[in-house]
Amino acid sequence: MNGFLGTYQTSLDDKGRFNVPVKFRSVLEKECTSQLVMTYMNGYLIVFPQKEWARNKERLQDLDTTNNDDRKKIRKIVSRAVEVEIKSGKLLIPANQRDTAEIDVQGEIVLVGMLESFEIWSKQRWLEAEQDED
Amino acid sequence: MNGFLGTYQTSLDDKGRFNVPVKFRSVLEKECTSQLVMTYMNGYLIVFPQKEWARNKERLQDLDTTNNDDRKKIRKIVSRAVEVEIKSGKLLIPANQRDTAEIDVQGEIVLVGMLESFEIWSKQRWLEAEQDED
DNA sequence: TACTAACCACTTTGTGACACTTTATGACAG
DNA sequence: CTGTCATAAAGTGTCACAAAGTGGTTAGTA
Repeated sequence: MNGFLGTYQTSLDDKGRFNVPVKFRSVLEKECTSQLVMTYMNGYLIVFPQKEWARNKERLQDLDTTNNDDRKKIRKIVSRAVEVEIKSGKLLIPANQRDTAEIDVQGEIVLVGMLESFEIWSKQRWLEAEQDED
Repeated sequence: MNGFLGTYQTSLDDKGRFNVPVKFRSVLEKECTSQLVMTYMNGYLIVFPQKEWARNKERLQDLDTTNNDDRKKIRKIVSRAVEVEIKSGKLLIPANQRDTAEIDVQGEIVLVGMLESFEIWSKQRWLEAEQDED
């Protein structure tokens, strides 16, 4: 109802998965999706529920694919996106995504609620970003 | 449902083929096509599923074939296009196409999802293009 | 009791090697 | 010239192994 709220710290298992906090899961259950899209941006990962991603996608599809600049815009978002799904309460961060976001297998991560989506930060980058705030 | 997403790195075998990622293959299966059209543009190859190519084709057919500039546009796309097909889960990049895109047999390539189509880049050109972004 | 973390066995997907089939090329006998 | 044959080149399919992803059990923790 209120979307994704709060900050959670957790760690990845030996395959690069983490347990999705119950509060996040229940947001998704309300929207009846376990299908998500994960994409990279500015140093962290963003996870969209299907519906929220669809809104994004429509905007991209209105662009002109024969225009080079428009293609670049599409490529920037889409090339970094992956479909992911919560399975057994866990979410796998695919190897590609881990690499671009500098998250290690079995590493520490921070989950950040952003209402209609949530973010995944490597703990280190999160701490750095927090410092820069002040 | 979401079309072609993500970036994949792979390499060509000694005959110039690569394994199409399952995620891409399942997009095609949903559209019930293994028939594709591959063409060259701005340094990389674009692969269209049959249906998406048809849309392109219509746009080209609306052009004026008695006008020299329009003919050039048509020629640019069509003369470089080839029908290709996924066989045993692999896609062969014909010798012509490899040459124009500067991809070697047994070379490294990058596959880039673009929703309704996907691109094939030589690894080198991809890295160059990525750098130019920033 | 409900959640988490760690472990392990299993399944799916990707990789590289190799052998086979088909198509193209060129030489030469009729 | 024309057909055929040997050879080379291009294209196709399969398999075994490695890597990635999945699911379930257990024990610890709050």
